[in-house]
Amino acid sequence: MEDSFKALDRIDIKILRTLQAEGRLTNAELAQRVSVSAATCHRRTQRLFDEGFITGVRAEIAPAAVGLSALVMVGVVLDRSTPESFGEFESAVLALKEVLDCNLVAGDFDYLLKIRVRDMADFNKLHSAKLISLPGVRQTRTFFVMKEVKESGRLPF
Amino acid sequence: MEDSFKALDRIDIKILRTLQAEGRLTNAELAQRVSVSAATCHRRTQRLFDEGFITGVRAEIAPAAVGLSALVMVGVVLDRSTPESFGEFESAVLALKEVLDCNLVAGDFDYLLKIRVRDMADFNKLHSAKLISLPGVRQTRTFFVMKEVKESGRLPF
DNA sequence: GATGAAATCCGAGTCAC
DNA sequence: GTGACTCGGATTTCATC
Repeated sequence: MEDSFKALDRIDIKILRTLQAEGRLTNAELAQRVSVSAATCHRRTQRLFDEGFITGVRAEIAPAAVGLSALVMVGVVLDRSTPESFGEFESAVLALKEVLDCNLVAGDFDYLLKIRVRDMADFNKLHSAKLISLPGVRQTRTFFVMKEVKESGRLPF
Repeated sequence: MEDSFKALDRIDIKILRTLQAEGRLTNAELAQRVSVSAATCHRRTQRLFDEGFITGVRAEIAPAAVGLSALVMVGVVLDRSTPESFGEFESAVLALKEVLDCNLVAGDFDYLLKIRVRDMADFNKLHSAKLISLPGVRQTRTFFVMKEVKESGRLPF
């Protein structure tokens, strides 16, 4: 999946921006906002979904409401830098539901993880029981989040 | 706002989980999935929005589709650790649309930023023109993301 | 090849119970 | 909490450019 996307015109962009902000808008309302007929808006939106420009629509849940008040970022360094080593680690991480994001990075770490748990005690359990025993992990560095300053969930376009 | 949320029963949780996965479901469909009548489902869902359990619903856009293929994580260290210093930095960061997330952390950095731009050239421009001149910044450390292994957008509950 | 108007069908939202 | 009712939106069809 590259920039192998067909060009989007001004109306498509407007639809994307609007649905990114309010994903549950009715088609009728959306059509008004972007100044096209409901039929056209419906067809356009359908296409944006079908062709993968919109990958999903999700409700954002207040973390504290479901007992996940703690956010932790973790830097991970692996033992070896072989494709097999990376592959094993990634597979194992995908199975950990507490890990929201996992990115392979260039820099002082091999991976950066974003993790949500109930509290610090919960994180310590996760860390000692799961994280440090993930395949190939040499070292981890933990960054407890003390304040979530910004979490936009929106792409800047 | 803490865990000062009223208790959610099994049906509320089901609604949250379902809408987190498919935010654009019709109320009728949602009602079937959680096995209640449409009227009940409607009232429940309304309440989950009104009381802040659901903070929003957003369409997820494929980054490459809107020319934002590069993801970069940046660790930031400030000059001084005073409340004023933190405050100024945070205000300035909130105004940068390229910064998707910003978290105050405990550890080797003061802040961790998540940034989306078109490409590395774009990041270098942003870095030299904006990031290093944010108020109070002593040092930054850049982690280019080479592979997005996981980006769930969903809370593990 | 895309559009908008109209036509049909189904869900949203509200009621009484 | 459910069932029913009314209104408006979703979705398709079709003529048009």
